[in-house]
Parts: sequence; structure tokens; C-alpha cells
Amino acid sequence: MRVSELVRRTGTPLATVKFYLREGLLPAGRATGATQAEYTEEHVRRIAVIRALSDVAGLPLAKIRAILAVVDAPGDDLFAALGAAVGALPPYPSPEDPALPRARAAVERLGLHWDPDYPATGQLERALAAAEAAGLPISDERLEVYGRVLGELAEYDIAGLPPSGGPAVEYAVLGTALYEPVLLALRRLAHEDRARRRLRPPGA
Amino acid sequence: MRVSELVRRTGTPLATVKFYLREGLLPAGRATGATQAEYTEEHVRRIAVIRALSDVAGLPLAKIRAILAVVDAPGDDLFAALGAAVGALPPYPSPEDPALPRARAAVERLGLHWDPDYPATGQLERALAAAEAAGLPISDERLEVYGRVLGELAEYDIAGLPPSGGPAVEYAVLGTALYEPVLLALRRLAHEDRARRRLRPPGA
DNA sequence: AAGATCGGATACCATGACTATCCAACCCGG
DNA sequence: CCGGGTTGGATAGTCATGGTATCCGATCTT
Repeated sequence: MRVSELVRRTGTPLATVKFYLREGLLPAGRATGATQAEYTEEHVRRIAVIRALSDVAGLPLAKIRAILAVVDAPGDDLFAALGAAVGALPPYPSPEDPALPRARAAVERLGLHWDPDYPATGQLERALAAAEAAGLPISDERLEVYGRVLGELAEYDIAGLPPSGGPAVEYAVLGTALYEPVLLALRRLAHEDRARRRLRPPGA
Repeated sequence: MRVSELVRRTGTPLATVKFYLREGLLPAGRATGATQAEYTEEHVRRIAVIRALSDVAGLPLAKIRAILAVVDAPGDDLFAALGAAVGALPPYPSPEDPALPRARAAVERLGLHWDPDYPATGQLERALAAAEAAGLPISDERLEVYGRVLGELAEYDIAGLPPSGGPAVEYAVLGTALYEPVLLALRRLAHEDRARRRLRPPGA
């Protein structure tokens, strides 16, 4: 298809498609002439992925570029690819103060593998420090409940991973980023549901 | 304390403190003269909350202002206050297409209370639609697992809520926003932990 | 009395994510 | 085979956000 159809199919303005091409988020089409190129279904899907990561997951384009680079050239180490992708997700740890006291305590309490270089470790430290600074520290009990529950979830996610190979990486990398908003929305809805039961008069 | 000490205590530049005052995020200090004001511990904490919501939860200042307004004047309906606060959280539903087919199906499958006006409903629709458009639709089975697990989590959160009143609102509203990054970081760490077991050679 | 600090107002700036224009080469229907 | 509409590519402009910087006259401190 030509670019006009890509625009029509995705609902993205032409100027934006050109912008994504310039920025290297969208691969160029197969050139069929000096001023003509052919796009495919892959391009349609790629634009949907970019928009999902940008609008819903809220990632900046620079991080989206990094994630797409991993998806495009995953190497043969799924574990390393996952690590690279998680590094593109917020919150981004502050460069100063490389100590990770809260994260370390949490990881040990939950019996997880400790790896200070894994991006999620810094993200956990930052999230715990922010909650604490705001006056709502996470209690040990809450941490244990959260850790147990999310461990269950991770168990399910990893068990369902397709066997190693090309599609597994894409699935795991994009799923990490795209399912998080679903998780958060479900938690908020569950809060509403439980809060309604507890706070609303029974007949309301 | 005077503004210089507020700056020192929070590590926030003076220009930024003034900016927060201008934007109405930080209440003015008690004026002790035409060009002098007195700040309190409340101001120190408020700045920590603003920075946490901005840097870690990633909320734009306009939404932070809305959340702080709820915290400052919660009214007497904790449930309504929670709803208002959740409305300030991303992803922000698209204005067009007010139909919520995916969210409705999900809510019914999980046996939750259906309320199309609750902000989290639109957020769920948007998150499910984005995952689908990107080629990674959430299966019914996955939805059920996520729903069950997050329901457990919500049960714990709501059970631990202090009885109605002033502090309960602040706790619930800020907790919703500030604990989410902790949840995500824990999930990513749990993924790492489980993926390591499955993908790394046992001796590595 | 004098140097530092303060609150308040105004102006400026950097980044991110587009958006608009222009141009010359093209393709396609008549 | 020609002319209007598309295309790719380049360049410049725009808008929102989240700050910074400067200036000022009043005031506090010593």
C-alpha cells in the first residue's frame, strides 16, 4: 500500500507518519521509485504499537525507540532482551545516590533474586522512597502481601510464555509494557467495587 | 521557617518553589509582613508529595493540582473523593467513541459492579483496546487471572483503610497514586525472578 | 545604616511531540 | 502524452509543559 492508505488505515495524520519515519520508529517502505514506496501490514501494526506505547503506556518516543530496537533485534537471549526493555519503563531512577537500601530490604524479605543492576531494582527503590517521602511508607506487611500476589501473577505470565525464539521476545517485551495499564485499571476498578461494598449504604 | 529553609529542607530550587506557589500547588505561607511569610512542616511534606506524584507517578501538574484539591477538601464522601482522584490518573480515555465494549465484557466476566461513569472504566477500555490494536489482545483466561489476583489486592487495601474521616481520604487518594509504581516495580522484579529460573541455565 | 533576604511579577528557555510548507519527481486517467 | 493530484524528502514552525532567571522594592538582621 502507499502512504495515503497507511494514513487511512491507522487514522494517523500524514505529518505524524512522516515524523515517525524521520525518527526511526517506523521503518521506511520498500522503494519502488525515486519518490514512491510500498508499505505493508507490518507498518500498520507498528504504528498501532507506537501509539499504544505512547498514548496508553505513556512512554516518551526515545524509550519507545529503544523498546522497538529490542523487538527488532532481540539477540538470542530472551532474558537480556527483557532486561533492556524494562529499562525503558518509568520511573527512571535518579542518577545520584546509587544506594538501594529500601529495594534491597524488600527483595530479601520477599526472597527474590537480588541484582542491583536490573532496572526494576532501581525503579522499586525510587517508588518506595517516593512513597516514604510523601508520608505513606509501605509497611512490611503490605510489601509481603503485594509481593506474594504479584509473584503469583508473574508465575502465570512466565508459564504462558511461548518457547524461546522470535515471537517470544516480542510478546514478552511488548506485553510487559502494554499489560501494565490493564493491571492498574483492574486494580482501580476492584478498589471501587470493594469500596462501594464497604462505604455505600447497603441499599444504595 | 522562611523560604530559604524550605528550599534547603526539600532540595527544591527556589525558582521551583515559587513556581509551585504561583501554580496553586503549594499554599502560601502565613504572611508576617508585606514581604515575609512563614512556612511549616506541612509545606515540606506537600512539596515531597508533589515531587512524588510528578517524578515517580508521572502525573502532569494539572492532574496533581486536581488530586491535591480533593485531598484538601474531600467533602464527606470518601467514595466520591476516590472517584475524583482516580479520574486524574492515566491513561486518559479518548473523548470520541464513548462505547465501552471491552471494559463491559471484562467487568461482567469478573463479576464487578458496572458503572460506565467511573473513570477506571474508561481507563480499562483504553488499555484493553491498545493491547488489542498492538496485536496482543488479553485473553479471557488472562483477564480472569488478573482480575482475581488484583481483587485480592484490593480486598487487602480496602480492609486496611482507616475509618472514615479526614486522614482516610488523604491516605486512600495518595495511596492509590503512589503505590502503583511500587506494584509495577514488584511485578517486573517478580518477572525477572521467574524468568531467570526458567531461562537461565540452572548453574548460571 | 547596610548588606542579605524576601515575596511578587515578568520574562525567558528547553524539551518533546508533532504540524505545516515547499519542492521536485512521479503516477494515472483521459 | 499531458496535467492534476500524490509522493518522498527536507526545513521550519507550533504548542504545551515544566520549569529558570532576573528585577524590584520592601524588609529583616546586625
